[in-house]
Amino acid sequence: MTTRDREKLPKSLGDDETSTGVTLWRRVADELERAIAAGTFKSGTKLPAENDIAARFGVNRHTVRRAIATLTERGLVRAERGSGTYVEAQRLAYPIHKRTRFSEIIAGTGRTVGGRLIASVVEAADTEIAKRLRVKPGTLVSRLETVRHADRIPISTGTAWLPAQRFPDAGEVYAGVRSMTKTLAHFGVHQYSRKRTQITAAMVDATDAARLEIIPGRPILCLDSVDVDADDVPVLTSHSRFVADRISLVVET
Amino acid sequence: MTTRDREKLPKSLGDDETSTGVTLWRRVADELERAIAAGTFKSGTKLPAENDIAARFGVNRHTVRRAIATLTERGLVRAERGSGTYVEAQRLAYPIHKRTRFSEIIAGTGRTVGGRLIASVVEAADTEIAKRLRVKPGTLVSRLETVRHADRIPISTGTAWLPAQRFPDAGEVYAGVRSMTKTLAHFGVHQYSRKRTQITAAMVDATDAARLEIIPGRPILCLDSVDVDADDVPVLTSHSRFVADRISLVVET
DNA sequence: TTTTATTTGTCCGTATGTATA
DNA sequence: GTATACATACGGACAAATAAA
Repeated sequence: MTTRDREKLPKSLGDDETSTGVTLWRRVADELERAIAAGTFKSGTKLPAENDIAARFGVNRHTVRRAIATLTERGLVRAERGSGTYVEAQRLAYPIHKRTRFSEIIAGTGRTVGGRLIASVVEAADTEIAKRLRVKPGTLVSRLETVRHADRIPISTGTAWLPAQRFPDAGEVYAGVRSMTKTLAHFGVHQYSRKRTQITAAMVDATDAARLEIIPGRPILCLDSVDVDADDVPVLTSHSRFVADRISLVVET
Repeated sequence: MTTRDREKLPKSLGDDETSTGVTLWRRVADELERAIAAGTFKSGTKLPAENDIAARFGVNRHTVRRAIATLTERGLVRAERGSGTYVEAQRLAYPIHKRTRFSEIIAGTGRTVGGRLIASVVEAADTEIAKRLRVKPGTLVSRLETVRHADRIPISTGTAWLPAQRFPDAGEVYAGVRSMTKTLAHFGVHQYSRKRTQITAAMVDATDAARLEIIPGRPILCLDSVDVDADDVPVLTSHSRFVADRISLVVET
């Protein structure tokens, strides 16, 4: 650790006044967290070595390890044996409410939204999709396979189904506008809202791992949703898989 | 497969009238799904062997495999090589709303609720917990480590924090009543509601895997929540880890 | 403990209909 | 119209894992 690196960390562990009764390792953890939150250690970069942090704070290396363990638990950092401890990218907060719109959420954080249509087909609805869209099984639906990015980083891949009769060539339209909101607007649906979201977690399969640019076996968040128009008629149902490491869903109630 | 087993499956794959344009494997998948939904094949039991299903429907074994693949994808069944294809237990629907109560949700499905206190300590709140409970960092809080069951099957393990001053000996109380709702009621809080829930997914660690009786590496759903009393004062915050295979979170909006 | 039968998983190939270039 | 690619469906063979004898 260079002198310059050490300078990045605060000079003390908070005076006794404000930290009474707080264990040493927790104070170290708080300082490290504050440094990460303040951008002193940016995401993707390495923390100083445990020994160096220990020396900086005048504590034992084990105290630092205990502190880092809590940060690891909370997903703030990721330790790699023999390499170092890396600051994880902050998880994107993804609110779930009536007006859940991917593009708006990403754009709202100042990130660049990206979307790509992988494939689109018109097929007969199976029982599950038919039930969600409140149509007869076998009714023709457009199925759209997409990947969505924030700042060029894949956030989710998903499958969306729309009734083909009401939304003919939905795939072609989406390919052009690259947004579900705009696709629906193209067909005159300017108002739609989230009816229901079902959330499960699973391990990513090979196909999704490739699309999301993550290694197979990582956890994903699966969101099954139904959106309805102003008359409460289902217009869209989807099965999206989010990279668990990159987002956190937030439900305000 | 006995004759009796074969009798369980429907005699035909649906007449051409209703199945026009639907591929064969999808019709097989729909029939199997219907049989599972109807309780013909109960959760935990084996499906007939692929060859037997094929014979029953008069299709090739590969067609049956294609059908089963979609059921596997959707988590309805789980294939074990050399053994058979098992019907998965239906995921417990866990609704997230203002009045989210574990015991009520489980009891509402006719299951037996179980809870166990693993440990409880009084400690100083770190910055994160202090922020959630809207108290000063270092304020004493009770931390409760619990495991909760439905029909003796572990559903979630979690850590809950309550302000120690307002809820003295919360651990002892919880150990007796085995319910967070009853613990709060014991201190006069008869009305509380969910303010915010943050959902992430991760892989289970060794400690939680043991508590939840699952193999390490399986995905878990992490819920970080804050509950407030009638005056909007935080009374409880928790970090729960749910077995992803056993539940699905449902958000109605 | 060893053997045998059962069952899923993976490969080979063939044929057919459909959409695309 | 022709060629190509793709999904569907069928048939067979064997490997690998499991369960029962």
